[in-house]
Amino acid sequence: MQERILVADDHGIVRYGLTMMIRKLRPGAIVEEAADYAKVIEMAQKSPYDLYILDVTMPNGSFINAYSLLKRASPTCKILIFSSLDEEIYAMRYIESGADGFLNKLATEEEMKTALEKIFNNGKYVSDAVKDALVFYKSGKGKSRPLDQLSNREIAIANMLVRGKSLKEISQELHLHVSTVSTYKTRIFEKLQIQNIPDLIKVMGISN
Amino acid sequence: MQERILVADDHGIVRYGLTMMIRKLRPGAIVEEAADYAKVIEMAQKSPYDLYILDVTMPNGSFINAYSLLKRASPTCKILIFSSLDEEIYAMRYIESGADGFLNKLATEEEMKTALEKIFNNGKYVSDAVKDALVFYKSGKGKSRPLDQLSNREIAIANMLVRGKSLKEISQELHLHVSTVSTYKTRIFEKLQIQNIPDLIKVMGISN
DNA sequence: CATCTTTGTCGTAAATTTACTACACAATTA
DNA sequence: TAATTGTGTAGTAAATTTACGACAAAGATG
Repeated sequence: MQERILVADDHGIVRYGLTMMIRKLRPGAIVEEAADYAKVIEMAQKSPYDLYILDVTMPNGSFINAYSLLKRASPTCKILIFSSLDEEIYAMRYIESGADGFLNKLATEEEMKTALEKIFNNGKYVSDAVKDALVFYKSGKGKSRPLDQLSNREIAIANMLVRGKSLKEISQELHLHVSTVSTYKTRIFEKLQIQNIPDLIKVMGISN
Repeated sequence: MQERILVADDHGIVRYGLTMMIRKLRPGAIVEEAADYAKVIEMAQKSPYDLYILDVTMPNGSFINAYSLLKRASPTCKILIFSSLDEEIYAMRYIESGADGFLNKLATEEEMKTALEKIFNNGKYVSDAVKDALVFYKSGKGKSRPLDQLSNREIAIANMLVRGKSLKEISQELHLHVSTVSTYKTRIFEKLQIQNIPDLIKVMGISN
């Protein structure tokens, strides 16, 4: 029985390159492509794959949502997340959510090879860069990844700040004193070790 | 004499896919790779290429800067910009700055083929999506794309603002009065019809 | 359980940013 | 060419944001 692999990314060239690379690395495997989550789910349900290589930031769906559906369609399937650099901070979060590996887009063919071997051997793969980032954060303050350091209230406020709300607006929406909100902002900046809103946007990403 | 093509992008897989694709589309061409601007310049100066396919958002340099150096190294060389979706708004600016084509990363092999033909035929290539965006903006207010509305000074300040600089810092770096910088900020916001820094980041994109 | 830390909250004073207004020059246009 | 619009620059007063210091309640820790 041949290996079945699905490559998903919204950028045509990335799919193209990935497909080429996988065909070379796993001769004989059936490699197919999808450009968004909806398509991935659809194809998986028609007939499941052994490995999904997914870009997390694809349209029409989310990893969390796709994950359970994929595992339901085939409990033994493997999932390798293929991300861009800036998402590395979330690597462990994805692994904890069930992904079997995390590779960033700067990765070489070598790394891909290692990742695939590890994964098909039932192991989990994360690149050294990600491990380093992890160690770095662990060695820092208390907790690991940036956002985990914030309390719920702080996250709520960080979100509003990233959306461009002023202290005043936030204080009104939350029925707090402006100075209270200011204190939150200060603490958020302290914890994340940043000094302005653009920095905050970088660490939190803009969702909307 | 063989065609010499340099593919530059910081993402390994993108380079990989691009290289594969180009080899297929231009059999016999020499295709080489670079991962940042510095490398592009270095390679170009060692021995120039006929075509550069560049990701604009690469580290260690900028398109504007690279452009003149590349053209100096070889006045007849062609430059195709290969961008991610969000940068499409700037497509025409790049073309005006001397690029010969603009293709986004969702492009198919077909489009790449068309683009290459057009460019090697001394034409300029922009995808339909970009043209549409152009028409859209032209039909709107007065001028076309958002940033065109700003004067040079305003652009300079907008750039500093998206990098998180405060009015005070900007005023110091530029030897202006804080109030002057404030006025610029107000005008920028007015012209772009936005009300806060996150909005500005959205319309300008984060380059660094 | 006693203590240390984190979290949610505010006040006040100081610093920064905004809102307007203003004005000289250039460039554009009627 | 006169009139209008765009650009670079400030001043002042009002509004907002920051810095700091406080403090109680909740959690964590030895």
